[in-house]
Amino acid sequence: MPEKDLTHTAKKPKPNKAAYHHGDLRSTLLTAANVLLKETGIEGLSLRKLADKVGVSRTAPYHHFKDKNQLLCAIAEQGFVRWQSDANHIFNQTHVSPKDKYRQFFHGYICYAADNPELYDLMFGRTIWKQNSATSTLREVAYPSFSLQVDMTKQWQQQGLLPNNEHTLRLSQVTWGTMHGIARLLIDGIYADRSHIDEMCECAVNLFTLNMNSST
Amino acid sequence: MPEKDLTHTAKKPKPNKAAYHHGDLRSTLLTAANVLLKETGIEGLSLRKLADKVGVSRTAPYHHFKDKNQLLCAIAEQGFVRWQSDANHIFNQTHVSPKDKYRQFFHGYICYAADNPELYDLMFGRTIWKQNSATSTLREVAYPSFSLQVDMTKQWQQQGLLPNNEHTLRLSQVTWGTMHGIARLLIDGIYADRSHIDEMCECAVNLFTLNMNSST
DNA sequence: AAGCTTATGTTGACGGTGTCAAGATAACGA
DNA sequence: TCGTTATCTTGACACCGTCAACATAAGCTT
Repeated sequence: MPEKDLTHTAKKPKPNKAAYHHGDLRSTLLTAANVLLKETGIEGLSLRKLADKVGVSRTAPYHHFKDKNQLLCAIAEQGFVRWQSDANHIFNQTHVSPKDKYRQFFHGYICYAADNPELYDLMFGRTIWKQNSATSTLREVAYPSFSLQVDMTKQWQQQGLLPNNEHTLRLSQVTWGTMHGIARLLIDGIYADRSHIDEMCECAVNLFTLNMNSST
Repeated sequence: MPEKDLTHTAKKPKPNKAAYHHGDLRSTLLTAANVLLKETGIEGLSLRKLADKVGVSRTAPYHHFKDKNQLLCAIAEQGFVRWQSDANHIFNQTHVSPKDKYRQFFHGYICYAADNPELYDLMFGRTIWKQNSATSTLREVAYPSFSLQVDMTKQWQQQGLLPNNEHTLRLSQVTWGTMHGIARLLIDGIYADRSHIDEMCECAVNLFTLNMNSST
């Protein structure tokens, strides 16, 4: 990609015009924020730097996001959409055994987190959730991602992959907790690094899944 | 406790003296910081507020902590010491089956996190570890806490409680990951709350531990 | 006891942050 | 064409971490 000019994406109105009005500031801010997020992390992401990078005054973003928090929520939102798309790809595969799907899901989750550490931190970190500052639109995108976990757990139980005698909700809390925890240990650089991913996933899947007569 | 006067703990020098020199600022700052941490969370903990609370000028703390980071590391340090003491109590019990010890350890870990959410966040959160800003003294206190996890895992494997065919390090990464993940989900208020603790722990322990002929 | 050194505490200042208020500019609809 | 509204601007405020320069007192040496 040949170095997008963030100052002017300008798709909706006149295609180009060094104007007082930017034209498409909201989405421009979002893409620039994603870049800044990757470069400097959550701590380094400031509205002022962002505005500066986009070539607009400090307070311009406030006409598109009520808050810094709203900006963060919007970014997280995109993260959930992308992850949900990834997850659906895994689930909608045909001719793949339940266990392999489980394996792929587990592995995919960890890799998504490891590939987008700062984004993951925004999606599932305290910044947004701890102080109940999630936007209603973010909640609407995020909650399905939560309940998907429960649905899949129930299905895996029915397929005999996961133990049937455990409460579905508890079981999905524990399995998700495991993925979340491993992801966090990786991201925060505690006690685990990327080179362990494959083996850790394999180990976890072995622990959780029962032996099935069909497939691996 | 009758409302400790943080302005003057003054243990080492003259017991009381409204003096220019505080006498025991470092430890006073630490205890006040712990209070402030609980009240306002990590985000709300500022050096200026802390100094103000203790009744000292903004920059006085800098004579006892090079950095805000050093202050945070010192707090985390205390957290590790306390947790390690808790953990040792569990391990050093006699007449308790391995499985019950495992159960207690798991449950104790989650409860410690749930009871001290902000402290836990400091101990295992990105604030300190992500940008490699941990003090050397913090590392010295924290690492044993990490390796304890591995040692215990190995022991549990030998006792037949955890599967023997898994790599000890991977297994302890996964089990610790699970505890860490559940703790985080609880702390950040995502998808789980305190009322689920007992059941989640029970579920996790059931999943991980093998059936033993002795004990429950 | 006097004086020098060092530890500790103080005020002032700088650059950074999020955010509000008031004003400038331009797009849009009647 | 004119008012309304959306958008963008500068100015200001209250925080924050931190450095420099200075004030005070404790402690050691002589």
